[in-house]
Amino acid sequence: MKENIEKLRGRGLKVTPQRLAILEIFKRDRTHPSAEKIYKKISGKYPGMSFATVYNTLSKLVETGEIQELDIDPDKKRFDPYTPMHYHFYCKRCKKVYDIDYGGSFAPDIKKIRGHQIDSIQLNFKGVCEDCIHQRGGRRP
Amino acid sequence: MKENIEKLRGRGLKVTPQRLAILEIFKRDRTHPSAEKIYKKISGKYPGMSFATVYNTLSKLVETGEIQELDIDPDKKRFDPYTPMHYHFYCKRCKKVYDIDYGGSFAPDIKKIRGHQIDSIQLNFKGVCEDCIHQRGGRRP
DNA sequence: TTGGATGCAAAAGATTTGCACTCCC
DNA sequence: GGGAGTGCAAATCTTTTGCATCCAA
Repeated sequence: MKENIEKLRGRGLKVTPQRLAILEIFKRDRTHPSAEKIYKKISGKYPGMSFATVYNTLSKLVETGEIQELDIDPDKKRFDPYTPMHYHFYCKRCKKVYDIDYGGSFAPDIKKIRGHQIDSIQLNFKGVCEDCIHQRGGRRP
Repeated sequence: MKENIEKLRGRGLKVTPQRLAILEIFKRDRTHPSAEKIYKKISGKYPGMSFATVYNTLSKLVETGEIQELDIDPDKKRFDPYTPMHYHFYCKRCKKVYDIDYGGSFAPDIKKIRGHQIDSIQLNFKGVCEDCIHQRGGRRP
């Protein structure tokens, strides 16, 4: 709790119960949830949370670098609160996003390419995840 | 022309004027166009092309591997007919997508990670492109 | 001939916006 | 007190779908 308050203050954002609830979700949820999933999780326990606030807060958190927006799910935006360098695997069948730890196999510290200023890098793998391959119930999103 | 006909036949797809028009666009357009941009370009010269057909054809071309769907523009899907291994840079300001040639700096030939079957890999860089940095009219999408 | 393609318009999703109200600092 | 944040609903934008018609093989 205190931790989340500090995160917001540190980013220059006002502390509100809605924002704390969203950060709390991220602390437990490593599934790279979409805005809708976050909204549903919260509105279950915390009535009086609107879509607008979820989107609003998420974009503030992305802007300030507290979380990252992933471009990996072709259907919707996914969000990741885990900021150390790592990659992602997206299962086309169950739509789960897995973290892939950074193995140091390429140079992610590039700051410029051909005159373009680089702010972020995403390495995305797509395919079928182990659970889905073995049909262990990983098939449903 | 003949080239495009062969591409479709080779993929087991029926040859229609609409599909040829779309392939023709890709032959000239290296801007990684979205479905809407393709639709607009064609409906200018070729009235009687519907959105449905554009989406339909694009998904067939993606399914068969003739083109690639990029997850790099947070707003919409972009398509790339250039299939050799390469990466992409997305300018947050002008929304252009640039090809970045593959320099062999990491191993893109992985077929499996932790039991997950890998079908495709995308390495995406995001930031501000050279034109936008120097405000050479690259700012408008 | 015949199943795949197309066109149209409506529908479905995801995300954004306008605006009045609220409450954090 | 003031401005950022919130809630609600409507709007926007992208993509999908249903279905009748059409046409390439």
